[in-house]
Amino acid sequence: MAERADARRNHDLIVSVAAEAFAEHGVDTSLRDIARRAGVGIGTLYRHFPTREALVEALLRQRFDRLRARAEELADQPPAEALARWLTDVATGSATYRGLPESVLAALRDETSELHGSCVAMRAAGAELLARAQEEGLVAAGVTPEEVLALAAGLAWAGDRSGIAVERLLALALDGLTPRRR
Amino acid sequence: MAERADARRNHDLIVSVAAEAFAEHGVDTSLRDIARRAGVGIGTLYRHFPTREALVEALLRQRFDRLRARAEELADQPPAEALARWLTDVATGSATYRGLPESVLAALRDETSELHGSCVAMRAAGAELLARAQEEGLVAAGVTPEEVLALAAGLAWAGDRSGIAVERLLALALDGLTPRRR
DNA sequence: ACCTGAACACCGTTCAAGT
DNA sequence: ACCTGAACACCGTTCAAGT
Repeated sequence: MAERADARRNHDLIVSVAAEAFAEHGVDTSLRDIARRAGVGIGTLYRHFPTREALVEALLRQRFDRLRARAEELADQPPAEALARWLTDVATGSATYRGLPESVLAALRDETSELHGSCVAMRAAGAELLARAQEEGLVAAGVTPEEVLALAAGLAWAGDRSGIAVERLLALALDGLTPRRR
Repeated sequence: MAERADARRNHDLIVSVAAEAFAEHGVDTSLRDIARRAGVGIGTLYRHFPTREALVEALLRQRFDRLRARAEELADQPPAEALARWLTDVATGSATYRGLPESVLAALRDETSELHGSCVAMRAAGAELLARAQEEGLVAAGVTPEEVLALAAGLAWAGDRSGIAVERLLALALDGLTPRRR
């Protein structure tokens, strides 16, 4: 573990340029372009981040940590509202980078992904809120944390693509489009 | 309008190869590869289908027509069930080619798209079912056909990405994840 | 009227050569 | 220990040259 000063500088430079580029053009922006904008050789980018996912991960770890913390903050609110609010945060947060919902779902399934750990931690935090809501009979017993996250990710994706507010689509799914009276 | 025999043959060849290729690798398969597998110059592919969307459209028009017909068949069933079944058909149909939900939402917004016409027609058919359900108070009044399609497309997308059955995600959204008692 | 493939401007990724 | 950029194998798209 050497920590040479120029290496550290390049690392941080790449991350901050990538943050801009992803926000502008989505998570599939050209890596070559990021290297160019950072004034760094393409090989240097690959040395610091061997895969695109590694770069995404560097930008997302703190975001996921915040969502985990958010779940804990919501723990003292009524279970159904807490779950609804948290899912809204997840979905709207997924909309910051175009292509992000896809990264989340992919990382959740792929144990070798650099994002896997952060995603699993986030899911665990959400699972707590889900379990509480289920204990009180507010959400059907069979629903899994995976299903809930897939729902939020799918609606984040659809919101981005359709121009309809993510919050609106999520509200429809939470209330039910054609709910049976009970 | 000439209709030379070789041109017609090439057209059909490209379409049938594209159907296979899209089913295998999704809607973003290399066009070059399709031309290669069809034994045709890349220029010939571009001559027949000036954009990738034009090629997708050739494959999707009949599918959309079938979905429109399906909506009419369902018209004699109870409104809520009819809508639910139709949305399931839309969502599962969107799963045949990876990347298709994206094409549908894009084409719906882009009036210059070759797919626009077929998408609008399909939406209109769905809008009828939606309106009937709303007249009977089974679906909230403010819900639009666009929102309903975005929901179905988003869950088709999420099902593909998460490995969770589309039908399951859609059922959750139709019943409501955290429905208020009414 | 239609077909062909070279040509151009881009990618992602690797790796020998440099400091 | 790290950086660099040429090199390779691919794209999408256009267009002059052929039949």
